[in-house]
Amino acid sequence: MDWNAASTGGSASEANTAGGAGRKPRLADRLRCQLEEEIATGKLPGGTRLDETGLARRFGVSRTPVREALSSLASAGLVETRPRQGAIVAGLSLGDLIQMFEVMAELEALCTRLAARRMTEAERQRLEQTLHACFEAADPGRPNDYYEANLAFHEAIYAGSHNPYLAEQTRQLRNRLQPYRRTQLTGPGRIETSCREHAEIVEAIRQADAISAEGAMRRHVTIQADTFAELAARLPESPAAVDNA
Amino acid sequence: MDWNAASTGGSASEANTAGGAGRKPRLADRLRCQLEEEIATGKLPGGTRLDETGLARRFGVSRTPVREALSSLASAGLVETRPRQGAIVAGLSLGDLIQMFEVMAELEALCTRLAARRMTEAERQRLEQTLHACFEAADPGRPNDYYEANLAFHEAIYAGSHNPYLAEQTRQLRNRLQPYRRTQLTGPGRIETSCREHAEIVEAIRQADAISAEGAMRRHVTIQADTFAELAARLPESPAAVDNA
DNA sequence: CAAGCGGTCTTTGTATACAAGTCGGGTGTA
DNA sequence: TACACCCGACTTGTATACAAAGACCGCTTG
Repeated sequence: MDWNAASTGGSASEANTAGGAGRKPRLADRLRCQLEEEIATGKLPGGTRLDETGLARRFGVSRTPVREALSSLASAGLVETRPRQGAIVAGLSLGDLIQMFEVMAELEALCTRLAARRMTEAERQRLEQTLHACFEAADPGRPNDYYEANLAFHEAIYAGSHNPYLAEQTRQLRNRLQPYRRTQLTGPGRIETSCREHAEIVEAIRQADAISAEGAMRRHVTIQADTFAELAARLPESPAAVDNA
Repeated sequence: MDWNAASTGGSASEANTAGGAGRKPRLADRLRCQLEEEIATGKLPGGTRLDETGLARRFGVSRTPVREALSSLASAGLVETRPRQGAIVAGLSLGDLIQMFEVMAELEALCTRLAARRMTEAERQRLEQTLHACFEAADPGRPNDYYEANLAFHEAIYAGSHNPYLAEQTRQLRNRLQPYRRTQLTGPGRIETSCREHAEIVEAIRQADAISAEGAMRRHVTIQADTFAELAARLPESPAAVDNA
């Protein structure tokens, strides 16, 4: 894992905490990254109590950096803290998730619209590359590979929007929703559908048809959200659970 | 000032830090609110160095809560921290601001589109009220009154979107851009124009014409951004300055 | 006179100590 | 037996102490 990367909380201009590569990172940043990952992965499901002393013991540091990490996570909305009552991993209700997916779809759509208008030739080529990679990784047996290829595809579009702030916001939300998206690619034929949708988006971008591209992307993400909602609706549990597998 | 309100960093469901009213807030939260306001107001212009010891002395507390406040502000992107070099108020370049305004316009437009489809009758009436208030406060002599009315108008639309997460994100960005927007209402005839644009938006919502409403709002915000960009372009300074008046 | 260098000095990062509030269990009483 | 109150342990919030890493300044030297 890359300790230096401040995966969330990015500023408008660039990463705010944790300076350039090669620098010795702060303990607090390392802890934040670690906890972030464990929350995103679902290792720490919503509602888990995060005990400062316990975490300090577990990581072999004092409470001070732990507190800073938790504070940072609270600002990002990944954990909720009640004064004098400690922090718990933020459990997103089904309603919360639907709202967030709705915003996600719009942000991605916006990125795509801007990308269709602003992408350079080099960026277009890069996008086509990622599309090919998606098709090549479209093997239901190795969903992780497709997950990576899919990520690269969307990243290429973020870059094409030529709006780093927008890109960072979208990335952050995407990261936050990650544990609730992973399961969807396991659906039968979902990967092939995803690939076709990607191709449709690229085709629209190729023709510089911003409106079509935007619509295609919105549908692409919305379909995922619907798939998720359908999946989640079967679970009676209120705070949407993630699979800890 | 309301110490309990966590004006930024709101979670999906509700405010994350600082529990319900009546509870004794933490020093760190108070400090964060205070610094937030001073940054938003422009009292602390971009690039200002935030010395932990100095702030601790100034507020009469120890460095610990100051550090937490700064950490939280860093997560929100209001300050940048470089390891071992402390925190400075994030100075937004003109490019950063343009990007953020672009996203702002789209978020507001999205709120409006959703509001046009989802507003209840009561919410529509509330919106009309805020519109009237805007017209009544349209006095160039008291720009603050119009500022408040304008805020209420937009808040009414946020509420109408029925997507609290989206509302919170929009609010946060709005807050962040606040110091760069205040100056615009001083332009000649700007308030009247703003009112007319508001009326146009309300009319579209009244007719449940989501597309028109979205477009009207996007134009409304984009015009402000353009006004700002024009204004800022005259200042040769690179890190966009705010008026400390 | 300018550039490189070393020392000091401030400032941040981390650890520890202390205070204050909250939660739970136990006990007493109606 | 059930409820209320009290006490204690544990947790968080805050303050202080210590260590290390840049920054600044003066000195030396080419």
